[in-house]
Amino acid sequence: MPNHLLELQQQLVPDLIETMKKRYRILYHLSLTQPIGRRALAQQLQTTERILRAEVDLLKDGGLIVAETVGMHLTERGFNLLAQLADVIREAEGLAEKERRLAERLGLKEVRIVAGDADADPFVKRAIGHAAADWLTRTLQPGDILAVTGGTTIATVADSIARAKLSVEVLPARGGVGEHMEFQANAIAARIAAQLGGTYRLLHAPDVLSDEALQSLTHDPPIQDTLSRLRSARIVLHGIGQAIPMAKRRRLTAKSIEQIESHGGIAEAFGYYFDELGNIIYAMNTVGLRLSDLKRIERVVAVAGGSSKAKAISAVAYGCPLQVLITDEAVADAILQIEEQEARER
Amino acid sequence: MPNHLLELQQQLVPDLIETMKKRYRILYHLSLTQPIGRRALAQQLQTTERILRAEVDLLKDGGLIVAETVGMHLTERGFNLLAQLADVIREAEGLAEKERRLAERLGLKEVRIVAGDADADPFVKRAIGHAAADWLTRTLQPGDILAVTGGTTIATVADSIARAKLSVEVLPARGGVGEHMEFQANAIAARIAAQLGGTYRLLHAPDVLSDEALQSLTHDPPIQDTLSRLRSARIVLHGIGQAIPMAKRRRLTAKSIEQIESHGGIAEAFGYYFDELGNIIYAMNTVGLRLSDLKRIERVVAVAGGSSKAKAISAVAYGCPLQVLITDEAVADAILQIEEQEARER
DNA sequence: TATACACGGGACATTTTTTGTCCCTTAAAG
DNA sequence: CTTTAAGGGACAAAAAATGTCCCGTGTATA
Repeated sequence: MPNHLLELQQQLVPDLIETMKKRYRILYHLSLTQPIGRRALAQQLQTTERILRAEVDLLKDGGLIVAETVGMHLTERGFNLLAQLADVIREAEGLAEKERRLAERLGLKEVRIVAGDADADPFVKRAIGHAAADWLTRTLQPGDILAVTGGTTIATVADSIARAKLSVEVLPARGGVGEHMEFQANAIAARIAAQLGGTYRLLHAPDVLSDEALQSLTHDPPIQDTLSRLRSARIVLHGIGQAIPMAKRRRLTAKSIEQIESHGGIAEAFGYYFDELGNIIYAMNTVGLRLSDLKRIERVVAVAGGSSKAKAISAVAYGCPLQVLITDEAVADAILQIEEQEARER
Repeated sequence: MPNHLLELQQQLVPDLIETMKKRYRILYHLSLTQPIGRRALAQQLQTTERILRAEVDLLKDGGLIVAETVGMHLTERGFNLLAQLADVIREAEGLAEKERRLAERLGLKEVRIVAGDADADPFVKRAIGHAAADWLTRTLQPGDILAVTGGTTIATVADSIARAKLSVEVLPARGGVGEHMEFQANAIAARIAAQLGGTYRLLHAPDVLSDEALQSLTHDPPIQDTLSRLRSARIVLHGIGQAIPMAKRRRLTAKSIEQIESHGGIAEAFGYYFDELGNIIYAMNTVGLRLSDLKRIERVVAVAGGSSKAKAISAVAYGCPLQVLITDEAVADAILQIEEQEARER
C-alpha cells in the first residue's frame, strides 16, 4: 500500500520508473566515487559520454549535482534525495522482494541486496561495502563490541564507514593470515575503530596453529583477555570464501586440500570448511572466534558477493549461526533460482 | 507523508511527472466525453492531432484505451486507473494545496478545485459538474433529503450523476424563474432524483412574489408541506450568480437594479444579493429556502466556477452559511491572490 | 435508402531532438 | 614545468517527434 503509487505510474508512465532508476543510479555512483569526471563516470555506468551528459545536465539544473574543475559531486540536496529514495528504488528494482524471499529461504533475520554482480563489476564490491557500512552505522550502539574478520570484502566496509564518534570497541575475530597487510583482521579492526571514533585491540597471533602452540598462546594473558572480550561481542562482521581457493591461499597441505575437495567442500568461514549443505568437513586449529562462540552472539553478519560465491554463501548460511547477510543481486538470483528449480521438481 | 514519493520524484524526474499529468488529462477528458475521435479530442485538449495521437497510441498499448469506429473510450483498467490516480494528480497539480488554503481562507469544511477556467473552456464547467456529482454520490446516504437550486451549473451536476439506487428525496430549493425549462430547480430536482433512483417533489410556484401572494401561497397545503421538508434537508446544492447579470435576467425593476449597483452588489444566491464583504444588500421575496433556514442544514454546498464569478463566490462564502465549495482553479487563484496582496500590504 | 460526416490508421516529408565525436581552456597533481 | 583529467562548447549525423494529408469504414442524419 505505501508505494502503491509506483504501480499506478507503471501503468500510466512506464518509462518514468526506468528513468528514475537510471538517474538514481547516477547519483548513487556519484556518491561513492565523487568527485569524478563525466567520461570516467560514463565508463563506470556502461554508457556513453554524451548520454550521461544529458542526464547530468538535468541533475545539475535540478540542483542535485554541481560540476567543478575537479569533477562532479552531489550537493546536499542531492545527497538527501539519494537517501530518501533508497527504499523506493530498492522496491522498484525488485530488490526488496528478493531480500524477503532470500531471508525466508536461508532463515535469516535480515538480508540486504545490492544490484549487480561483484565478479563482473568491481564497483559492486564497493557498493556491498557501503551497504554493510550503512547497516553497521545504523545498528551500532555505544558500548558495543564489534568483531571483524579480514579479507578484501570486509576491507571495503572499512573504506566506506563514515567518520563518527561512537564509543565502541572493535576487535579482530581472527589472527593473522597471509601477507597483505591491509586485508588482515587486525588492520581492518584498527581502521574501522579509527573511523567510528572507538577503540580497538589486536590479536597478536597467527591464525593457524599447531595444538601445542595454541595451548601455550591461549595462556598468554593479553591474548586470553582479547579472546574473552571477543566472545562477548554483540556484532560480528565476517566474510565468506570459496573453499578451494581459500585453502590454497592459506597454504594448507595438499592432503588437506584433497580432503576438502573429496568431501565436496565449497565454503570457508572462520577457518571452517563447509560442503554445499553446510556440514563442516574440515576445521582448522584457529585462535579467535570459534563456531561454537557464534551462537551466543546477537548479530552475526556475513558480507560477501559475486556470482562465484553464491554456493559458498548459502552453505555458510546453512552451517553457521547467521542473522544478517549483505550480498549482491547475482548471489541472490543464483540462490533463489535453485529454490525455483526445487519447486519445479516437486 | 503519504505522497512524499511524489515530492522526491518532482526533484529527480520532473519531466516525467509532467507527462504523467498530461496523460492523466487525456484519460480524464476521455472519460467525460467518450466516445470521441482523435481530432475532436485534440481540439478539446488544445493540442495537435499528431501529438495526441502519439500519447493515445501509448495508452492504447497500455490497455487503458480502446479505439473503435465510433471513437475512443476508456477500458475498465483505464477507468480504474483514473479513479486511483485522481488524488495523486490533484496533489501533483498543486490543487490539493490550493484547496487547503482556500478552505482556510473562506472558513469552509471542504473545497474541491477543478483545473482550468470555466469562462475560458466550457469543458471545465462539465468537470465542475462531474466533481460535484462525485462529491454528492460519496456523501449521500439513504433517507437523505437533498435540495437543489436551478441554473446552468447545477444542471451540469445533474448531467454527470451516475445512475444509482438510493432512497433519497430531491427537492427544488426555489420556485420557478425565467424561461429555460431545463435549468429550473424543479426540472433539475426531477432529473437528479431520476438518476439517483430516488423520489422528488415539485414546488409549483414562481420564485418571486408579492407579499400578499406569498402569504396565500404559504397557506397552500402541498406547498407548505414541501417547504417544511425543504427546511429539514441534510444537503443543499446551490449555484452562485453575479449580482447585476442575475438581477437583469430576473427582470428586476430598474430601481432595484440601481439599488443593487449602488450598494456594490456583486453576488446572488437563493434570491439574496451580497456585496463584496458578504453583506446582504437586497433580498427578494422568495418562496423556497431562506438564508435563515440554511443555518440548520448540515451541508450547504456551493457549486460555481469561472474567473468572472470569483468575487461573487467569495462574497457568498462570507455572507452565507456554507460548508462546501466546488469550483475551478481560476476562481481559487483569484481569491488566493487577494490573500497574497493583503499579506504583502501588511 | 442515400449521403455526408467523423472515425482510426497508414504514409511521408519536415522539423526537432538526441547522440557521437572532437576540441579547447583550466586547474590540480606529479 | 609538464601531464592529466576536468567541464563546457561546437557541430554533423542519426534518430525521433511532428504536421499534414489521404483512405476505407461505419454511423447517424436527411
